[in-house]
Amino acid sequence: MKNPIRIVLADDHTVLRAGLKSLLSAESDLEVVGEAGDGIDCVALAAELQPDVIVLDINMPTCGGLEALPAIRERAPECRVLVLTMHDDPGYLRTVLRSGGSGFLLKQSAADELLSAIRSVAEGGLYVSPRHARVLLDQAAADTARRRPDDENHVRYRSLSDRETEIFKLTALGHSNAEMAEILALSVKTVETYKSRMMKKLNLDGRASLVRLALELDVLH
Amino acid sequence: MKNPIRIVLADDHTVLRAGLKSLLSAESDLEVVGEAGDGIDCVALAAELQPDVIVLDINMPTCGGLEALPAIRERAPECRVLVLTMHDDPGYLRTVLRSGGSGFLLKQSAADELLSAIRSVAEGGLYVSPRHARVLLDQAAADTARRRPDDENHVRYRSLSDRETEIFKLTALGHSNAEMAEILALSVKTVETYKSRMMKKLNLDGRASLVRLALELDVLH
DNA sequence: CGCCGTGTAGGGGGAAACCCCGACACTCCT
DNA sequence: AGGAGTGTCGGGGTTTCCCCCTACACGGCG
Repeated sequence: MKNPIRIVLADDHTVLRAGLKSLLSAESDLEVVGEAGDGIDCVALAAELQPDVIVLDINMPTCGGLEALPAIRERAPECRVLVLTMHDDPGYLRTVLRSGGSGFLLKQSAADELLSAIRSVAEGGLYVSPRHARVLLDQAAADTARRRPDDENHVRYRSLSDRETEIFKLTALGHSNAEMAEILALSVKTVETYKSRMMKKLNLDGRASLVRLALELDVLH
Repeated sequence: MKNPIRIVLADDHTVLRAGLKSLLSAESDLEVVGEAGDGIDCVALAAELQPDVIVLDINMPTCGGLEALPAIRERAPECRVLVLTMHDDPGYLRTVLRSGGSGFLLKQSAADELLSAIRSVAEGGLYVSPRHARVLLDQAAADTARRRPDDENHVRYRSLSDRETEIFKLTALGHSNAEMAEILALSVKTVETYKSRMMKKLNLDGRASLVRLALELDVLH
């Protein structure tokens, strides 16, 4: 093939890099053009070689993949980054995608999957590890499920009067009674009345449970 | 290959199906096991054949892909759906992913990309068309860019000590000093100390600004 | 018409938060 | 050896919150 996919491997385990390199080199359309042992080296290599794809480990000493990602995106914008990790923490996935990563793969994945993922991201696609894909899909499903209005708390929340709702939101945002009175041009005492009526209706006990409910109902912002 | 990827094609254009079928059949690991001309037929076929992957067109008469998707997900939960479309409306992408689709590809895409996408989703991954991936990435980039001005706050936040960080989060969640003291097994006075040190470091004035910062930094949950 | 929910406001008292101090131990750095 | 940062606690005073109760006007509803 005239234009192989040029790849940089970044992982602190030399043996692992060697293994990957031999695996990838066996494919005629893939070429490993550089290796890095930590995030710093990886950023430098990316800037110098401008590879098509970087296979990036998250757990590396001195500078991990998550720290290196933004720098890579800045210095090699055309380069797609496929993040490799041992841990299936869904939080990582979110961080990676928000930081401009193009793919997310577990180290437990099959070799075929790695090849498939590399080719996908090289073509510009997004690739997400099966397990995490399922997480995303479940999350999307949960999202729509969470929207169902038959939730007890949600019903109670919607039964609040206009003023009570405003006080609910403002309280959740941490405003003091005095601030709310100022904002709504009311007496502090009036604010207190709304608040206590509202707390009673929602069967809440203290600011903490109020904030938790607000986050649950996603009424902030 | 003993276990080829079993595929159902759903598109109302017979010639297009024929073309795809010959394209896919040329690959030794792919096998087209059924074809459908509209969404209804496709759902029935999916339920009967339980294929590995369905290549699903959005624009079909009587019942389009978007309508068929939920039914397919219900009757063939193990089946991954790769949605094919002529239009690059980003809204479609969102709908597809929320409905449980595993991939999104434009008809303008190269044949190689289709093969790559089919293999990716068959392995359980998510695949997104380059153009749309770029949209997503740009969006993520814009997200991070938008957060640049608040970077000072982020730096300050990370300069907090462990305990101060805990107090920050708990306070943002609405916990009272007494509750925090209880949770962390500390004296209320100690909690007060952390809180006041923390507030001074972050240059905050009152709970409201604290909560706003917490939401901005997205450190809750 | 009277009841109920709502918007508005207040009094009073105890509890909690907040503010400005000081204190001491322990670690790390210079 | 000394200072900076942190983890831990306390006193004392001012402000705010929280709770219970009262009050009145207005609109809808049976």
